[in-house]
Amino acid sequence: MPTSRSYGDACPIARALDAIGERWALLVVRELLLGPQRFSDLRRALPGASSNMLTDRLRELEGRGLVRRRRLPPPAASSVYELTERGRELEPILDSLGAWGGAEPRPANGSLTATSVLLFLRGSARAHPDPPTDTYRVQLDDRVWTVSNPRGQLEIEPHDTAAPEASIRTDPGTLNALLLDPAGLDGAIAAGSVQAEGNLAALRRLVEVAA
Amino acid sequence: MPTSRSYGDACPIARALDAIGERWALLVVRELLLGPQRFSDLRRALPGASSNMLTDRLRELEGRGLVRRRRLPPPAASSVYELTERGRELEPILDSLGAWGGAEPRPANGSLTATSVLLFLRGSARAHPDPPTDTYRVQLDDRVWTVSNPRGQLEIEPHDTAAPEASIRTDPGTLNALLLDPAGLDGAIAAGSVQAEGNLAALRRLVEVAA
DNA sequence: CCGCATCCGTTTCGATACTG
DNA sequence: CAGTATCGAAACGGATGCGG
Repeated sequence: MPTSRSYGDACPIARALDAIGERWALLVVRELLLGPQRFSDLRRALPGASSNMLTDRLRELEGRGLVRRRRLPPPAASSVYELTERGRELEPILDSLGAWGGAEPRPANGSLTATSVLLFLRGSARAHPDPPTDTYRVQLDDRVWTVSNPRGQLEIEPHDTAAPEASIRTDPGTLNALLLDPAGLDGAIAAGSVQAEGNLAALRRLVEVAA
Repeated sequence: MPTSRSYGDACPIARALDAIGERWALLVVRELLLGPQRFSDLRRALPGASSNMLTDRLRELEGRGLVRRRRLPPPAASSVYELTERGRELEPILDSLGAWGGAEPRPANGSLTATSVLLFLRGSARAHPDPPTDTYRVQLDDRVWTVSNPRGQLEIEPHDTAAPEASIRTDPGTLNALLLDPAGLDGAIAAGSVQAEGNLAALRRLVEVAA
């Protein structure tokens, strides 16, 4: 049974670390921030985590009420993991970690993960005075997200969409570079590192939100 | 050699966790937030951490530039550990962890640590429109701090002080209870769980900052 | 293929003992 | 006081297997 060690300290910081301080726990939460994911989605998103590690973390997060496992309706014989309301409250912790960690050195051979870049995109759009309102299909490597703006605030969800205003297909590193330098979009398309379809003007507005 | 495992992920969240995600690392940082501490101070503050664990963490935090080891001038043959500027930037992370962790269940047999209560006191005072301006001597169990207000902002430092306006001696749990219920001060003094000296009106202002 | 469970080598942790 | 040395226990990481 994956009972985690406790610091035995009633300090709220130590209590938080008791709950989410183990290896991989917060990265699992990071992945779930953009919406429910199946076990195999999480495995692809966190290739460094072994399957039993993922099982242990999900069980423990579930036991602590931060993650909920939901069986999908009959057609799909699968289930998804999603954050509970309490789990979503971890977002400020991830925000502060991300703000601090950006100044730490990048690990050797470390590539950006899709979720990380999308969280950056979402955060930038939410800080933008005039965020994009169109619906986009974003494919990074072999995973697909829908970027939309249903309530005046950018949402990114882990599923495909029909009839987006524009679509983009690339890899996380290239998208991250584009967000930092939106002027590179045409060049990246020409070079083939980005495939774009649909309304390119709308797509341009999307990749400019962080600038 | 305590080379920590890396997530191999260039995401800023993962990079932060590479640096301060191991067991005990953030609790060491928490202890140093109130000022430089000697090895033995840290051992007393973190009784659950073994000595070699503490050594490993301090070495690693030092190697990452978050903690600095400083030899004390000749009279004392000792040295202290203190946060670097970069290490102090971890404070928002600890704040968000503390804010979230307060709603987590307290571990069985877990008592509050002195630093945790003092951080709560300091945070409350800094959010207070009219914080105390006197200098206090606060003793919790066998450690002593100076609470002062040199620049319009409450400071808590891990050393003794001469001629404080008021002094209080108790344990972390009792002080925490007092901060949540300042009206209990007189009763606690009468019951002997708190020893107070000096200007009691000033002391009352101090324990009322969180109310 | 999905969602694990089991096995096993390696790393890290934790407790105690010991040294300059 | 400020750490090292040692050693068993626990956690991690990778591989494989197995029932849907």
